[in-house]
Amino acid sequence: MATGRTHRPATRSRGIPEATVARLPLYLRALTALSERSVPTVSSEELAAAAGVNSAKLRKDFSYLGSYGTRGVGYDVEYLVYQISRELGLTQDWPVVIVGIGNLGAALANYGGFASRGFRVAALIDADPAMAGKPVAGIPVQHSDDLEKIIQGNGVSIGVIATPAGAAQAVCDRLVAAGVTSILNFAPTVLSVPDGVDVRKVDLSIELQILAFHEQRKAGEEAAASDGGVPAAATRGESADQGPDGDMPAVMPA
Amino acid sequence: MATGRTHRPATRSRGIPEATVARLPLYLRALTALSERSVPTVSSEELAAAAGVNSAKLRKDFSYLGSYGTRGVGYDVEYLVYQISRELGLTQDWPVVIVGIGNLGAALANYGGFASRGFRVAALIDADPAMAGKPVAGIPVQHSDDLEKIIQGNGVSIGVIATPAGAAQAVCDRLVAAGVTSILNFAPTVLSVPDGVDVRKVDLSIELQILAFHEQRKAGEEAAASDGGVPAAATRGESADQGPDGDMPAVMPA
DNA sequence: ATGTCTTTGTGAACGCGTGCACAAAGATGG
DNA sequence: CCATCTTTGTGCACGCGTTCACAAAGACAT
Repeated sequence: MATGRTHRPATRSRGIPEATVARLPLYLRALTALSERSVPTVSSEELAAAAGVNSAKLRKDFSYLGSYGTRGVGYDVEYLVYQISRELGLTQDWPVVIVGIGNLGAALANYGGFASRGFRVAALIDADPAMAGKPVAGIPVQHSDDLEKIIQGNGVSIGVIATPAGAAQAVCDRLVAAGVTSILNFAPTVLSVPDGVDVRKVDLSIELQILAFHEQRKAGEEAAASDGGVPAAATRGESADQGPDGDMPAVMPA
Repeated sequence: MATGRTHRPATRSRGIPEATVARLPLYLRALTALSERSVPTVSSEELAAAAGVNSAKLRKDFSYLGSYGTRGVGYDVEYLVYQISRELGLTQDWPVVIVGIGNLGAALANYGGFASRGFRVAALIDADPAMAGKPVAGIPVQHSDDLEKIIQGNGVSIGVIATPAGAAQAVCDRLVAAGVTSILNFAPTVLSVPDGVDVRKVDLSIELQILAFHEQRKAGEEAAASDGGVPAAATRGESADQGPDGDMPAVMPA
């Protein structure tokens, strides 16, 4: 900490805009990188550039947390890392279960980054009896019969669903009944949950389709600009008549 | 197609709000499910419920595409599937390359859903020479030396980055230089790209951190409601002093 | 101490997205 | 052909998020 700290403790955690919350992890990552390079302070301009956002937005975001900057100087990196971590709840550790240990589930389990920010893989759960006991990422897979026991025994409140779409809602219901109140869903389904339960969704298929939309638009505009009207770029079109929705375990839906 | 079609072809693809574009894949999935069950028509109310959105929002979304409904009846499922597919550019097939065949890259490659909506894995690329030639999901991994050749030879315009964070920007630069104009980034980094290139980001760590924030807020409110003020739920806190940012290949950043 | 220079914190304007509520359109039955 | 009933398409208002632009705060030099 380079300079004096007038900063107020700022317990006004309430009322932080959702959009701001979604950016805090971004700032935190950039700040962590600076911290590792032992950079003592950073200006909103620099940090915003590192996080890929507008500097005014960043300052406004931070203003919701409290007044943690020093005018004329910038923000104290270590102090800000601590404040954001605290705000995000990363100063405690969160036991997480992953349900559905297919390709994606295994990839998630193997992902070392879990441990690095207050998250800990408490258990891996799969419905396949053949998987039971088999270690993935050093953790033995447990059968889904024991799901409730596992959740409650470990005080798990965050669950990750990496099952096929068809199983997702049932798994979700069991997780919620067992006490899970936050779910990260990789299955291509809309989960319905009671009030008070948060669901976030990661859906590769949707992301790709959004990219395809813009890609098509680019191609169309390019074609319209150069010659006639019919899109011409990146074609290899066969119109892909796919079979029924494969109800896949992994990232991508339909 | 049950009833008469007054619908206009609606080539006004321009000016579809981004939020709407992001929901189109959701509608498409719900419609595909209906189509497989041979449901001929669906009302905005039903479809909205299936997609987990407000019916007014859905109708407004569709209104950007054109007038594809029939008052008093609803929407023709098959016709709408076609229109949305076309709007999203899914009537042509998009060759995609995946760069970085670690746990996640392999999971993505194995994901059958790729083929099911106009996307085709054209190549798998990894920097590790030991991986070269090794088949993953039936596709031989190619070395990143040949990246440019592969991109150009297959007319690839969409690239998926599943490399460690440290390699992501370099890979990105090469992809863009080779002609890729849409990137789906799984690496925990902010990619900088020239204008005209779209980047979408999937970041497990951020999703988890957002969940943790809300989880903490719930716990805090609960505690405040019952007794004193200090949060008490779901604790197992050890404050997780993690090592340096592991620069992991997979989904999760820091 | 005083002035200058940097950088924060925020008031205000703007634009996008959402949801209500209803008129218009069309189907359906008599 | 008319009345009724269902469901779409959308005008409108509201709220959230973003961005600009600037005054206030503080560091630093003299």
